[in-house]
Amino acid sequence: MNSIEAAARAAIKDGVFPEAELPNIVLEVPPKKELGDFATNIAMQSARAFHLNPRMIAQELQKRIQGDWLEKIEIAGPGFINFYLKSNILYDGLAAILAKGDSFGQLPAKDMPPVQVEYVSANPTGPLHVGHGRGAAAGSALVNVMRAAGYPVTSEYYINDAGNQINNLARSVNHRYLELLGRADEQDFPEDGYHGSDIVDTAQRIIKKDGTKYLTMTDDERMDIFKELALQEKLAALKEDLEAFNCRFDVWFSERTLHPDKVRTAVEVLQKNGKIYEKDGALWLKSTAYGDDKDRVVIRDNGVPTYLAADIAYHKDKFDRGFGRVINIWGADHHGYICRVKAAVSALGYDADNLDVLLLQMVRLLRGGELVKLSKRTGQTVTLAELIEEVGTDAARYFFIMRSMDSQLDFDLDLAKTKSNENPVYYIQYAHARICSIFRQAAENKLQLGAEPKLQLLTDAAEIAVINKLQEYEEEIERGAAEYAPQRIARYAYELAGCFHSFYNQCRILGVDEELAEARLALVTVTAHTIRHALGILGVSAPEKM
RNA sequence: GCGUCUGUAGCUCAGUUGGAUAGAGCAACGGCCUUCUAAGCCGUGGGUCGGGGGUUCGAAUCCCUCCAGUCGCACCA
Repeated sequence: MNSIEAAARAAIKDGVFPEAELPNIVLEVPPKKELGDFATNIAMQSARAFHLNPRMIAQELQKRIQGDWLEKIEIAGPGFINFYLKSNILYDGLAAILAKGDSFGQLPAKDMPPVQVEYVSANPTGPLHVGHGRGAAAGSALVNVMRAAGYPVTSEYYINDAGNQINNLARSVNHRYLELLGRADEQDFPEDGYHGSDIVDTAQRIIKKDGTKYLTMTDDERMDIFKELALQEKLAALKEDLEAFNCRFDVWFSERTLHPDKVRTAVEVLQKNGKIYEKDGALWLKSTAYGDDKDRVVIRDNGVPTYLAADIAYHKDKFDRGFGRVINIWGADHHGYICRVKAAVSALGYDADNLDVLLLQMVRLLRGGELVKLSKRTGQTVTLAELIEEVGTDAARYFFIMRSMDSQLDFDLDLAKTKSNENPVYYIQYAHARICSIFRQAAENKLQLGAEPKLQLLTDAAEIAVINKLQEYEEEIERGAAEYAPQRIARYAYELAGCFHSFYNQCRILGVDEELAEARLALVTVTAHTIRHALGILGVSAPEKM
């Protein structure tokens, strides 16, 4: 890089280039191997400043760049300068990966304040459905990729266990309970009740556990007890579903713990900052001062805090716990809510730029080419548990993660189920299983990886392609984390598997010259580890046999 | 009306700090199993990057505008 700059300055001194400021010199790896080991677009970037043709600039630079590490320099396309290195860095890179062993893919810990990722946070009033499944897959994959990149991440689930919905839950369960015991009729079902069959299950479980002992109580007494019982049941069911979907949370945060003290404190802080005013008997947050369409009620005229009030207290609590960055993953239908929460965070005196809200677009289910109709109100949903039952955790997770969060997802149930070449999950897993099979047979042939395999024997184009792909992995982790884009890892795993499959068909490992076999064994060892690691980030299993 | 996200091959989608001939998979067609898993590999065809304007040496990418679709615009949670 210095020699490029030196060459440019020399050219200016020689009077070939006019006096002008040099742009930042950026080196990149060209898209094709024939285009050199690395390249710079400096000639095009400086074309404006110098008022000269990019190719002419490149030629003048070419004359002046020197270095004993250089094999040759070529000019290509509109003015790229391509560098070809003498010593082949390719094999050094592979050797370095091999030396890292199992730690390849785990980047050094970053020295920074902790990061929180909150996701799913579905209300504990019903089963998780496919939309939550996307949040669960994307959220956990984001947590995993950030951890691999060295971020100090804590995952959290916010339990909405306060407010009306819990009363509705209790009423619904209560009614099903009475119904099951022949003390109530379907038509008397509470107006805002939850119609899902899971509510019947919950009532059934209560009967199974405690029998009819709640029958003799008054409705109010029973309701108080059912609020707790139903919530516990629902939470347990949520945790089961999420566990089966490879999602584990470090913290389960209860909304109730915010009431009333933390909510009151948060409101007091806002009042002290002059961000709250009273109108029509209610307390309003001046969110318009931060770009919101209108101000928002925080405390109702009857003194009861709104949902926003709890969320304000919750976000205050997050920052007070010391998180330097707070990431929320929400469904796209909540996007109107972002502005007011950020407004509240600013009004509380925190930097709203440290709060990132990621919106997950909607999921549509396709079966037999037809859209599956869903309705939350009537309980007509496809639950996450049903989805796992139908297509399996591996396929479901991969399908959710492979698309970027901000594009809508059509989930094709039939495609996810096919155990064929149409299904990308199996393509990746198959690569891993093939390598494991090679190892099994290598062991039988008493062939094993030597301490110093002669990697420079790997000269086939297919081998080079795999090596190049492997070297991209840690960069993908870094970018996947920085861009909140776990789908990069899904894509990478697919591409690496593709490189491997090509190699596998092109080159034999067993039955060739021993030194070459060892070198190839080294290559597939690293490949298998990388596939396993990437699948681990995605929360997808890496089977040894298929 | 305001805001969000989306629009790229017949289908599903990659591709944003602006770069080289816009890439995959599926579907279609043609090849490859007497040695490591054919759930695989190799090849062929297929494109107004939604339309129009602008900035730039260079635009799928940045800006403006229009069109189409999605989701949302509560003293609900």
